[in-house]
Amino acid sequence: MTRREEIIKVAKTLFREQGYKSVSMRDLAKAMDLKAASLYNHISSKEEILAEIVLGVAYFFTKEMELVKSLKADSKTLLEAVINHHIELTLNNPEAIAIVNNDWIHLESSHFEEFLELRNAYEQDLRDMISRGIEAGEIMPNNTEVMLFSMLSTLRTLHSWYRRRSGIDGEALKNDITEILLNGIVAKPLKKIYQP
Amino acid sequence: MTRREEIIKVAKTLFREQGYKSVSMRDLAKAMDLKAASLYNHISSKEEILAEIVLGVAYFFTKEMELVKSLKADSKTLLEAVINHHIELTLNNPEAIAIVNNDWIHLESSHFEEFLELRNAYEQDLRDMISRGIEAGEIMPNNTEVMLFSMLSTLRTLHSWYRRRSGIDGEALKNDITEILLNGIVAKPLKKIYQP
DNA sequence: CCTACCGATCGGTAGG
DNA sequence: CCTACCGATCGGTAGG
Repeated sequence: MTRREEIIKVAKTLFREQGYKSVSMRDLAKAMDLKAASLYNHISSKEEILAEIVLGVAYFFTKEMELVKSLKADSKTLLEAVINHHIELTLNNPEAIAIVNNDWIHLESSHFEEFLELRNAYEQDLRDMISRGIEAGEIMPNNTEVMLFSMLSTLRTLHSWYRRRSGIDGEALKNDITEILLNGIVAKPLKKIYQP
Repeated sequence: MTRREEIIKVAKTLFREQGYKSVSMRDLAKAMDLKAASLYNHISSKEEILAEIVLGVAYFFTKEMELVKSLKADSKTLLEAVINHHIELTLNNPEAIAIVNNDWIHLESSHFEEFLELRNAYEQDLRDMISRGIEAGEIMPNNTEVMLFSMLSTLRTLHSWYRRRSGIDGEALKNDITEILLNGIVAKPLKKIYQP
C-alpha cells in the first residue's frame, strides 16, 4: 500500500465517523502520525480525497450495473443480482458507501456533476429493469418510482444498520433482504379463494 | 412568528441545502439581512438551533408513536398508521426531516444522547409491533431486524426523493408506499395451487 | 441591531 | 517529511 493509499484509507474511517466537513487536514495528519503539511506531498487537496472515494464507488457501481445488464435473464433475476452486488459492496467497503451517501454534496462542481451523471444513469437502468418487469407481468404494476426509491433507500443505508450488528452472515443477509424487498412483509393468506 | 422562529426557519432551509457544518453564522445572518452578532440576541449558539430542529422532530415522532400504540387494532393496521404519520411529517416538514437524518451527528453530547434515546425507543416500539404481528400470523416470519430496517430506511429518506418530484398527491403516495412496503413488488401467481 | 474585535482553526504554500 | 507561516474564516463576546 502506497502512502497515498494509506492516507485515503485513514480518511475513509474519519470521514465516515465525523463527516467530511468535520475532519480537518490536521485531524487526518495526526491519525497518520505526521504533520498536516506533509499530506500535501501525496495529495493535492482535501477535496481530492473525497472525490477519489466517492467517484471510486460510483464507477464501481456503474461497472457492476453494466455486468448485470448484459445478463440474459428475467427481471426478477436481474433485480436480485443488483441487490446482491449492493450488499456485497456494503459488506466489503461500508465506510466508502457511507461517505458517498453523506458527503457527495461537498464535491466540487466538476466532480459533483460527474457523480450525479453516474448516479442518474444507474437509477435509470434500475428503473428500466422494473418497467420491463411490469410489462412482462413479473413485477406488480405499482408506482415504478416508489418501487425504485424504496429499493434504493434500503440498499443505500444498509451500511448504517449493518454496522450496529455483530458479524452477520453475508449470504443470509442477501436472502433476507431480497425476500423482503421483493415480496414484502405481510403474510399472504394462500387459501383465500376457498373462503366466501 | 417571532424573530427567533424566523431564524430557525431560515436555518432549516440552509442546513438542508448545504449541511449544518457548511453553513456559517454569517451565512445565516446574511440570509436574514442582518449581521452575525445580531443573531445572538435571539439564540445563544449555533448548536442550539440544530438541537431545536432535531429534537423537535424526535419528540414529534415519539408523540405520534404513543398515539399509535394506544390504538386497539391488528399489527398491520398499526404499521400502516406509523407509515402514514411518517409520510405526513415528511410532506409537511421535509427540511427538518432531512436535517435530522444528516446532521444529528453534530449534536453536542447531552443533546446527542437525548436524541439517541428517543430514536432507540421509537425503533423498539416498531420492532415490538412487527414481532407481535409475526406471533399473530399477520406478518411473515422473516428476519425482524431486516424488516424493521428496510421500512425505516425507506421512510427516513423519503424527503430526498419527494423533493425531486413535482407536487405528488399525498394520499396516493401513502397508498403506494404502504402497498410496496407491506406487500413487496413481485407479482404473485394467484392460481399457483392449480398448477402441477 | 450594529461596529469592532477576540482567539482558534481552517486549507494550503514556501522552502528546505 | 518538517518548521514556519499565509490569508481567510470560524463561533462568539463586549459594549453601546
